[in-house]
Amino acid sequence: MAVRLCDVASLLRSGSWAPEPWTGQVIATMETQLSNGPTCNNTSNGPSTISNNCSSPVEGSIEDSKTNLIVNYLPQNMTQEELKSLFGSIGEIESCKLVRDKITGQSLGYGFVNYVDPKDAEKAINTLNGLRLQTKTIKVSYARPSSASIRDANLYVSGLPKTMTQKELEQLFSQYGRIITSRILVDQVTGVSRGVGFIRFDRRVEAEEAIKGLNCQKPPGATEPITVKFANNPSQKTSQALLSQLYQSPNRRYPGPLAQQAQRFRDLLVLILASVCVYSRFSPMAIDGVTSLAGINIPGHAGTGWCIFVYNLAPDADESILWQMFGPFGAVTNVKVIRDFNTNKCKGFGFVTMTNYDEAAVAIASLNGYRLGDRVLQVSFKTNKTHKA
DNA sequence: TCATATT
Repeated sequence: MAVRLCDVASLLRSGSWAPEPWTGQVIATMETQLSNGPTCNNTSNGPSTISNNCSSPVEGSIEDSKTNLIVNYLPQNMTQEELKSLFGSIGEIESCKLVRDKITGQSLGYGFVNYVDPKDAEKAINTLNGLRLQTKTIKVSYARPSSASIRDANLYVSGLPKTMTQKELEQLFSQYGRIITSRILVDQVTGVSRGVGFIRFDRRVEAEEAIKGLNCQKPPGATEPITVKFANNPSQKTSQALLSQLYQSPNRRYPGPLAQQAQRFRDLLVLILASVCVYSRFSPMAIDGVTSLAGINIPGHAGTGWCIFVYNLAPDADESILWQMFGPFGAVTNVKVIRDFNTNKCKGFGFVTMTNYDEAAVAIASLNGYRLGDRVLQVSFKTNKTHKA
């Protein structure tokens, strides 16, 4: 176990793997970043843009909100509170909602954040768009005004030539309207196209026209016709998938080394508790995991999660850098940079709260000694410091 | 025969 953690840490230090600030490039997916401002340009730092049809007269309507954001590609286990905590680090939030399946309660992987100040919304796009959280790269953009006309505008396309690129797919469909997102599914091993993909239009009527115009048609140069239909609704999951999610233990979400490590820690706690019982001649009691350990002092454990102490931050460090560093390791519920009351500069340290012990342990092992700028960070579980002479 | 983008 320790060997693995050291390996991760050395990987980080050597620079061959590191959480780095977003540079504005998306490799796995190409999407159109909508601009809701009065001008239509491609200067926003969102994921790469292929097409941006600027000819629509309704685009850039003055009624478009400049405070309301849609956040896409959120990690499955991210809660509304974590979403609020993340975006609240930018500025005051008027409202925040994580969208969940009405029946199962499962996150649909996107949400909305409405700021009080439009400047904070802009800042959130600039600083949080492209942030890596666990296995996801979140997307932050202005929300379009909610309307029935923009719903159910997602198409499933199959029978595509394996050689067709995402750009060519967009070129084929862009004659029917403004494309919000496009994707071609690829074989996970070989990376070669599976010949199926998705096109999300701005409006449902555009999607309908694309079906009429392209379903059962051969793309230029293709030998076989493609199939174009409305994509399945996200709520349409198999009962088996639902069951497996419902009965999935939170401790068993990550099999392999991490789960083993977490189990060892629980085993250790049980051992400690057992020895406490023997020492104090208490009769044996039922032990039901770490939740029964209230009252025992565990370093860094604050009840709501595992508090991590981060030392040697620069004076201009902000919450965003803590999210960027710790987010990829798992569920982060809160970050805080400690600042001087008068200068508002960072006093050199901060705290990060993570939900799961195993993820926190890997984050600490990986980020302790991490070089941030010209500083070497010290990262550990927060301890309950007592005054010593 | 399908990744998850409109509360």
